[in-house]
Formats: sequence, C-alpha cells, structure tokens
Amino acid sequence: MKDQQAQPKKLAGEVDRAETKSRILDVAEQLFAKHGLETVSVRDITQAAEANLGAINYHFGTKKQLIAAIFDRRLIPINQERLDALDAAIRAAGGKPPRLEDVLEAFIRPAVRFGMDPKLGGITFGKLMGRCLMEPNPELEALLHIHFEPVARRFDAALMQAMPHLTRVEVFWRMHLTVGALHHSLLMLDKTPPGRPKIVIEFESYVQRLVAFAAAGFRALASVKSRKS
Amino acid sequence: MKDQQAQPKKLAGEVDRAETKSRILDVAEQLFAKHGLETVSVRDITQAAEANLGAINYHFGTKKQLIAAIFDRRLIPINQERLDALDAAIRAAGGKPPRLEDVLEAFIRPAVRFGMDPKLGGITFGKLMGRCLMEPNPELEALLHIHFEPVARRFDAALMQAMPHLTRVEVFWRMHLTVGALHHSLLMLDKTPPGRPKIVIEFESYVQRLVAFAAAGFRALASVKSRKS
DNA sequence: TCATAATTCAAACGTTTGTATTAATCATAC
DNA sequence: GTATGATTAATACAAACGTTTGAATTATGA
Repeated sequence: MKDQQAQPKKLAGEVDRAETKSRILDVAEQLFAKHGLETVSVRDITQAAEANLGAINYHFGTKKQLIAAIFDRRLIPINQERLDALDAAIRAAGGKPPRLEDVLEAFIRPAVRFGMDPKLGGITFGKLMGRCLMEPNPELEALLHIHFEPVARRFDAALMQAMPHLTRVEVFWRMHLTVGALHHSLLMLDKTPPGRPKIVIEFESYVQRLVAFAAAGFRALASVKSRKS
Repeated sequence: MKDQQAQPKKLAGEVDRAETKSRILDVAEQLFAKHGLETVSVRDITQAAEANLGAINYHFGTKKQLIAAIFDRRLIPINQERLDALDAAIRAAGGKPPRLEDVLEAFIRPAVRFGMDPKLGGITFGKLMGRCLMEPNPELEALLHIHFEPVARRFDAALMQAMPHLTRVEVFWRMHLTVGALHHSLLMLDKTPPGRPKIVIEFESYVQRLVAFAAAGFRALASVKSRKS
C-alpha cells in the first residue's frame, strides 16, 4: 500500500503545486510555530494544506513523526553550518585559541539565518525552536538531544579554548544563558515594544547584538567568582 | 450552590490536611511545571490531589481559571518584591541614577527566590513561568501582560536612567534577552551537564551570576552601534 | 491497453478531553 | 434536632483528538 515510497513520484505534471508531503511540512511548521505543538491538530494542518485528513498518517505515519521530520529538515542544515563556521573560526585563529566572538557567532548566526525567511514569512522555525526547547515532551527532548549533542560537544571544547579560565561546567552554564537569550529574542521579535511601532530588525545588526551580548556575559562571569561567593 | 464562597470554611477540624482548594493549587502547579499546561489533564490533577474530578470546576470554575489562580498566587508577591527592591535601589542612589547591577538584581532575585522552594521541592514555578513565557496561548499572554505591564514600565524607566545612552527600544530589547536567559536557566537547572554529576546551585551565587551576565550584556551592547551597522 | 502501485478520499473508530448534572455527605446556625 | 448552605461524590455528556480502514482515484510501467 505505502511501503515502497522511496520514489514518491517519478515525474509527471508538476509545477501546478508542491507535493502534498512538502506542502504539509511547510504548513505544519508555520502552524506549530504560531500556535504550539499540542494546540494544532492534524485536522488544522490538513485543512490548511488542502489535503485529506489521512494524509499526515499516510505520508509520515503519525503526528509525532511529522514533528520529527520538521525538525530534521531544519536542524540538519543549521547544525552543519554551525560546525562549518566553527571550523572556519578555528582555522582563522591558526593554532592559537579561537576568538570568543567568532565561536559565538558561529553558533548564533545559522540559527538566526535559517530561523527566519525560508520562503515562509517571518521567523517561523526560530519561534518553533524556542517553544520546543522549553517543552517537557521527552520524545522531543530525545530528538533534540540527538541533533545537538555533537554540536554542543565541539562548541564546548572551542569555548574552553577561547576562555581557558572556565571549567566545563561553567561553559555549560553560560552557553545555556546564551541559548535562552537567543531563542527568547527570536520569539519576541514580532511583538511590539511599549511604544506601539513594530520593531524592525536588520539581520546583520541583530546577529551582532546577540554576539556582543553573549560575549560580554561570558567575559563578565569569568570574574564573578573572585568578586563574590 | 457555590455562589457565596467568601468564607469557604469557617473553622473546624483542620490540621489533618490542607483544604482541597489549596491542595489542588499546589499539585497543579507542580504537574504543570513538570509536564506543561496542555499535557496535564484535570483528571491528572484531581487524582494526584486526592480530590474528586469535579473539584476543579467547583472551586475554580474552569481549568483556565485554575491556571490563572496559580499565576496570581506567585506573580503578585514576586512583582511586589521586585518593585520594593527597585525602590530601595533608587533610594540608595540618592538622586543620582541607580546602579545598573542593583536594578537588574531587583528584577532577577525575586524570580529566583520565589521560583524555587516554596515548600515544594525544586524550581517548580520558575519552570512553569519559563514554559508559559514561550507559549502562544493568547489568554495566558493577556494574563501575564496584566501582571508585568506596570513592573516593566517602572524597570524600563530605571534602566534608562542607569544607562542614559540607550533608547527605550534598546532597553526593551536587552531586557528581553535578560528575561530569556533568566528563565531558560531556571528551566535547565535540574538538567545534568555533559559530565554526569548533577549540578548544584547555591542561591546567592546563582543570582550574582545572572546579574553579572545581564549587566555585562547591557553595557556591551551600548557600544555595538558605534562599532558596526 | 491493461495491470499495478501510489495516492486521495470519506467515513468511522476508540480515547480522552473539559464540563455539567444530580444526588449524597458534611458542617454550621437556629 | 433540624434546616440550610457548602462541599464531595459518581456518573453522564458532547466535542475533539489521532489513527485506521477500505473503496475510489490517479499515475506509472509493461
């Protein structure tokens, strides 16, 4: 019935509209980002994607597997670009420890770049990611762990080189503060500040702000131990 | 039937166990913090609280009103303590602008203090708060807005005095990065770092870390505009 | 053209959800 | 005690959920 879907479609009258499967992926990503994983039902998705109710179960198996597919599609390129950028930062340092700002930028920039505007308007996946980092769903947690574990390992090592005075636990700590700030800001980007006018974000300066904020935090906390406690 | 619940109970054989209503509040707070608002059903709560299924609807009206009651119970004292601490910081400055660290500590310390250990083990409300800040539930958003709007207004003003070079939008921005870092860290506190041993947190040094991280971020970003963009 | 596989479709399944209902129990005031 | 209002209890309800099913439809390869 649906076993050999290695080649879901050979070649036929395409161009009319995207395949059902990818249409569902796009629509589901947007709805999940806007309203949350549990709030959005498979009926919401299939209706918005102009597909049949059974389409999600047919193409993905279950709702959870659809969610996993959405994360796979975004997280794999994001984390690949992170590792590439980290390699470049280490290479640029030429034997010496990499610059703290370069390491942080290697981590932050891909999240912002892929988090926004993949032909869908706005921040979409960035918001989805922010929400799901906070959610207690254990299966989702396991999925994210698989994606992030190798990335975290390499960035931890690089950060310990860039900040030799910090222990592993302290780097772990500060990195989590950075991740929190990053994703919270991605989520808040389209909220209006106290003064009504909508906030405008320019990609490059946004990344620089985040990097500067995080880098300062890393350096400041390096001396907190000698100041207090 | 249940209209005049001004005096839910006069005075009788208490001490055996807490009232049903407050028992539900405690249990629901813990379950919501651990598993999320949508995942936990009213049946989960009433069973864990050893109450009848109808108890939530009887005492609170609806599940959403129970959630609102949970937030009211914690947020009112937290934000009151924030405002008191802010007053103290301004008073301590004696006419001059308050110290940045004092303002940030006035905001952060109550969240950590009330977020953890109100006779329940662990971080409980801190986690719940972190999750719900990210959630797209519009009614919840409205509830949080009511609680935070006056607090945000006063802290914005104080931060603009402490950092006179920053515009209102820039303060808004940085404050959100700080809030993101704060709540993400509260959520992550009981996760284990890469090295297996569970992380131990000491209240005072934890607060100082967060304050130092945020203050450094505020100061660093003050000069980002002249550096780039 | 015909057989075969892939996809779509409409309908139904069994759970679980939050809430409402109605009667029983309890404590208090007269 | 007895009447009154507050609480608890057991059950019922309609709606929504994710998933399954089997037939109808479409596209593909011989």
